[in-house]
Parts: sequence; C-alpha cells; structure tokens
Amino acid sequence: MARTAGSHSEITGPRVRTAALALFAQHGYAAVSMRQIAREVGVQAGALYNYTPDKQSLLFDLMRAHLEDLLAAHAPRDGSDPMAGLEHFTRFHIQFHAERPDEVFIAYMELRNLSPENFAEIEALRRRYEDRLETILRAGVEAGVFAVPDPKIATMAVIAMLTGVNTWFREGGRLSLAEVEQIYWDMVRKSVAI
Amino acid sequence: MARTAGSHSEITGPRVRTAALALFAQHGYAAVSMRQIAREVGVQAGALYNYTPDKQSLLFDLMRAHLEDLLAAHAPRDGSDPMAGLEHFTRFHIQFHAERPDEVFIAYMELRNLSPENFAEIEALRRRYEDRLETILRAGVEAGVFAVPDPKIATMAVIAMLTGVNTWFREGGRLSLAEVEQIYWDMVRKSVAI
DNA sequence: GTCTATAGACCGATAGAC
DNA sequence: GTCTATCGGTCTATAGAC
Repeated sequence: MARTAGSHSEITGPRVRTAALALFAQHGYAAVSMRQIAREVGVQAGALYNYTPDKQSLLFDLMRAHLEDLLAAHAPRDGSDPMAGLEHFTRFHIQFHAERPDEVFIAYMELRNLSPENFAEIEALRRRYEDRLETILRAGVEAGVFAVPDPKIATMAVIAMLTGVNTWFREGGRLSLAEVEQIYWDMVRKSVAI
Repeated sequence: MARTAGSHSEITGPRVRTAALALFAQHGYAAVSMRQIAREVGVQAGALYNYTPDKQSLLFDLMRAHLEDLLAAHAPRDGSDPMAGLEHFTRFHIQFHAERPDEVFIAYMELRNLSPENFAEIEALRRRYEDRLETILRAGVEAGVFAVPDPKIATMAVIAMLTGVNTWFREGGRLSLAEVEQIYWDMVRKSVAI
C-alpha cells in the first residue's frame, strides 16, 4: 500500500523485518532486492536504511532472533529423567519449527550468505541448541536407558530427522501435527533404545 | 586459464557444467553470474550460450543429471527380504550422497530457483527415489519385520536423517564413512523395528 | 566456437529536500 | 522519517566480426 510522508518508526521497523523474512524465504536472500522489500512495506528504497544499516544486517538479525527465540523457548529441565527430556525435546522441536517455517527455512538455507563474522555467531547459537540434545543423550547413556555409540552423531541424526518435517508438513493435510509428533517420537525413541 | 579462439566443443561443454556446479554450490544460483562461470571456464560470457540456452537450463540440467544418476545407481533388488533391502538402501544413500556433496546441496537448496515446469520434473524424479524406500518399508510391514504406522512418513524421516550426514561429514574427520554408515544403519534399523 | 561490444534493465547505497 | 534523484556498478542475453 502506498504511503504519504510521515513518522512511523514504531510501525515500519517490524514491517521491514516481516517483509524481508517472507521475501527471503520465498525467493532467497540473493534474489531479493531492497526495492522489493520497500515495495512490500509501502515505502521507497532509501527509507529502509533508517531501520537497517544494510541488507546483510537484515538477514543476520532475522537469523539471530530466530535462534535466540529457539533457545529461550526450549528451557532444559535439569534433574528430570533422560527419556522425558528426549520426548520433550522431540515434541518441542517439531512444534516450534512447524510454527515458523519461513524462519527455519532461512536459518538453514541462507548460511552461506552471511559474512564470516555473522556466520560464526549464528553457528555458535545453533551449536548451543544441539548441545541441549547431546546432553540429554549422554545422560541417557550413563543412566543405561539409551544405547547410543556416539552421542554427537545421534544428535545430528535426530535433529535432521525432526527438522525434515518442515519439508513436507502442511497444516490441513492428511495428518494433524499431533499425529506427526507421535509418529516421530516413536521413531526417535526406538532409534536410541537399548 | 585464458584461451585463444578455436574449437573445443567436446571439452568446453563439460567444463561449463563443472564450473556451474561448483559455483552454484558455493554461492547459490542467484548469486552466481554467467560472467563468473565463463571466467572459471576460461572463455568469455557470450561463449557459454553455445552450451546452454540460458542460466536456468544450466541449473535444471545439473539437478536432473544428479537425480537420474541416483535412480540408476540404486538398483532395487526385487524378491530380497525387506531388512536386507533397508540396509542396502541406507548404506547406498550415505555413500552416494557423500561422494557428491555439491550435487546434493544444489538439488535440495535450489529448488525454488527452478521454473514451475522444471520444478515439477525434478520433484517427480525425487519422488521416484523416495518410492523405492517406501516400497521396502511397506514390504517389511507386510512381512511383519517392521513396525511402521505410516510408511510415507517413515520414508521422509529416514531420508531426512540420512541426507543430514552431508551437513557435517568431512573426509578425514573423527569418523570414517564406514563407521558413520554403521551408526546410521543401527539407528535406522531400530527406528523401524518391531 | 570464440571473440568484442552493447542493449536494456536492475542493483545497493547515499545525498539532500521537505 | 520519507521522499526523489542519482552514482557507479552489476546483470542476462544478443549481435556481428573473425
């Protein structure tokens, strides 16, 4: 929608990020121009630079916000048993990712478009999340309830399996998310079972 | 390397595809220019159009060739038992994908840069490959050796888990590919076990 | 088959008026 | 805070000489 001149800083800032998120997810960071983002927001291209120093920061901020949300939303519960921790992680991961397909897509697909410094920061955040699962698996091995020869590999295998839901799951399809969750939990549980 | 004028059609054609593959994998299709590809090959940009009608066809041909190689390399063995079929599929998938990281990366990451017609053709090829695994899983369920409530979902879960190897595996790392193969086969086997 | 040159268009980012 | 205008550069694809 076209817009006349005026002051809208509290509205326009979030709108810029929302538009960038949708466009980056659909066409890819490199294929999206600042002019396209501006058109979606309803401002001219130059006005975007009141909200971001450059295009790269726009991508970085979206990815960082997503991973910080992820870490904040998954509160690891210390002391609880590994099996309950693994079930909680599995169901949480599927739900959280299903609610944010665009953010997830960007966080996986646009890593190569980050500057080296930004890439390092994003990878560190992702690693912190992976460590949550690795910790659960190691605790389960020590407790004798999981049979996992290499917890690091098992962590990567489980996360890849769970994140894969986003490539095919669509709301209103053959299965509800709760059904999908149950099927994946059964597979995860068995895959690390004694 | 710079090149003087002359006839090199049998050499240059494959070199164009090789250069495009490496550059698309590293920087992404949208971020790579025809000039970059030409520079890598050692010709001027205009000469590329002797080998491809346009940039889109270059991407499409790389993805189609990869998926046709995949289907040709995985000969399904009819009549053999489901457990052997699943182990063969698992080990084959890991090996085949580990040998072609660039092709795999492109085939997953650049789908949105295909024209609608090309996308449909690529997706049909991928679907044919997924059907191979689904057939194995259904046979195992009928034979009573697998416990899989939804073979379609289990197919997606297993393939996502196996393809995930490519995101972290590096030759010469802590584990050999044979060790990785064994760990993943154990997890796949258990995840569909009774 | 490759070259040079170029068309027609788009890009990120900035300057200065309001 | 947004606008218009623009700089200096990029791009895909094509034309025509050799």
